[in-house]
Amino acid sequence: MADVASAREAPSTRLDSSCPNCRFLAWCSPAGLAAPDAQRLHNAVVHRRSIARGGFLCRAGETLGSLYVVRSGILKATLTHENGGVQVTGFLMTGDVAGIDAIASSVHQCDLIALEDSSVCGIRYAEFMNISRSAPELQHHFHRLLSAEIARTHELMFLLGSMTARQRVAMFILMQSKRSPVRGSDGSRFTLPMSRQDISSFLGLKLETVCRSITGLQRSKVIAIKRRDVVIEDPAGLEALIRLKGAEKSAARRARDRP
Amino acid sequence: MADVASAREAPSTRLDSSCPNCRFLAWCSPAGLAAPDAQRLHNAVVHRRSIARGGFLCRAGETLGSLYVVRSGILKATLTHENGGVQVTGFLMTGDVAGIDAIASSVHQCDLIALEDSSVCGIRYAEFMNISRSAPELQHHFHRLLSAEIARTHELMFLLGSMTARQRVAMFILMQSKRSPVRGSDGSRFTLPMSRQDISSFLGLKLETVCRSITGLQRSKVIAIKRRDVVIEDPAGLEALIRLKGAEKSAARRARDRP
DNA sequence: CGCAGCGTTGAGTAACCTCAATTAATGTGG
DNA sequence: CCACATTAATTGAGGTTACTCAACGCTGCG
Repeated sequence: MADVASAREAPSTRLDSSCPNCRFLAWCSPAGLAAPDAQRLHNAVVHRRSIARGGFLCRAGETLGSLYVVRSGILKATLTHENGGVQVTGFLMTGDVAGIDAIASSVHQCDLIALEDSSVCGIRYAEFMNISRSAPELQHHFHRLLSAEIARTHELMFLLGSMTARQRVAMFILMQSKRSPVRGSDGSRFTLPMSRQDISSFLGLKLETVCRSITGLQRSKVIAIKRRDVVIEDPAGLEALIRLKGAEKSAARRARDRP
Repeated sequence: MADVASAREAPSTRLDSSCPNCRFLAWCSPAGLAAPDAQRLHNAVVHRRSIARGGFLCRAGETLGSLYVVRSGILKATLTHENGGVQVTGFLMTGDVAGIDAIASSVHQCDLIALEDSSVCGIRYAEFMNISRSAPELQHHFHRLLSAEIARTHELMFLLGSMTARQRVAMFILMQSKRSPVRGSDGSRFTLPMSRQDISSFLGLKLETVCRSITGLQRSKVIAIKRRDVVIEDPAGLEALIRLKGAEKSAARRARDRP
């Protein structure tokens, strides 16, 4: 297939085509995985797909066949509800695994949409289960993966439940700065790959509120943003903002307003 | 997690030891689990604990030893953050499993606090892993459990991110009515085991806002609450409220205010 | 150039929060 | 058992945040 050929040339570092050596797939070949299992794992990779910007990796309602590992690019996961409301539940970047929320019902819950040209590996869930049975390390690794996603969503629940708009945006920028590929001398400079609309949906805010929060953060001199290019100018200040509680925040504002 | 409670079918094999026949532990002895594995599973249950109201089942920071299954009573899971903020991330009822967010880091993330006198089974995670390796059904069941929790938190993210206070409370009451033990002729009458404070924390609101939302729902004749005793008087109306989008809600309100 | 999409800014409003007071339930010691 | 203190729940008034609706600027593209 064509996408197999493209997979051979994809990674930037020198790699042969096999899964077990793939840097991006370290999650599914943890240290200690025996060679035969590694080979079986490699064989369970049933497709390597490229998704053009705006394209769907999968749609909610499809039956779960494979889990997907992002090799390059970025995707958003969106959840659509009975009333038609849509929310972005996460952004998937290199090394992230998509589709794990589908295991419970065997049906994908989320649409997965590429925000830029992306490529993924698909791994058949059923085969993966068989392999992990004889590879305890792999099994545990998978459990940790699922558990980490739970912990992550708990963090997000806190964010959505008890942070102001500005704090949410500050948190988001900090999260992205830690996950984004470094672009420049230090990690403080990076590019947001998603629109304001996507950010607002993810943070449970309106588009305009995200904008206003961003300009607020700029006026506070903790970041500088032009369109989607971000520079974190005061990392400590940014984190301080996030940790501030509501009461402290009001106090700070009052102190500022009355010099 | 909801499907755990509904997965209460009796195991196929009948053993005299208590675990495999335990109604509340159907999640860990799914149909098809071979007798020897069921026995090993039974042996992996290392403790059965009773927790008095207000007591801790475990505290955040403890290393993960066991997963816990609630046998009776109800507990809340709370997450404490760097800035000292605390949020209720869930309420655990009969059949629910606690501690699964600890697998990623091997450290419990949540405090688990009994809201009423409760009892749980603890199952050693390490042993559970060994057993599930030879019992594919059990393994898959566990994955479904983890995945269901992810799907549940995604739902909650939507709730926190895009519902009004009144909708959140309506949603919460509906959730509880589905999960609560029936108390009376139909499922429309039940008791909330948690305080308004806990509800507000869970829903990302303030205590007073929860109260006002509740009285609002009473005035709309969809429910009747006295303290913690709830009657759902108009289930369809309640669900309709939840599905209503912001714009529709405003329109409905305007129509109501201008007769 | 003119259009289209994304991002930003402004004015007014609705939703929710804060502070404060009141009432209802629960517990406690005499 | 009752008076008292304590906690939980409710209600009210006023302030703050974030939303709605709307206009405008920037960037890229045919």
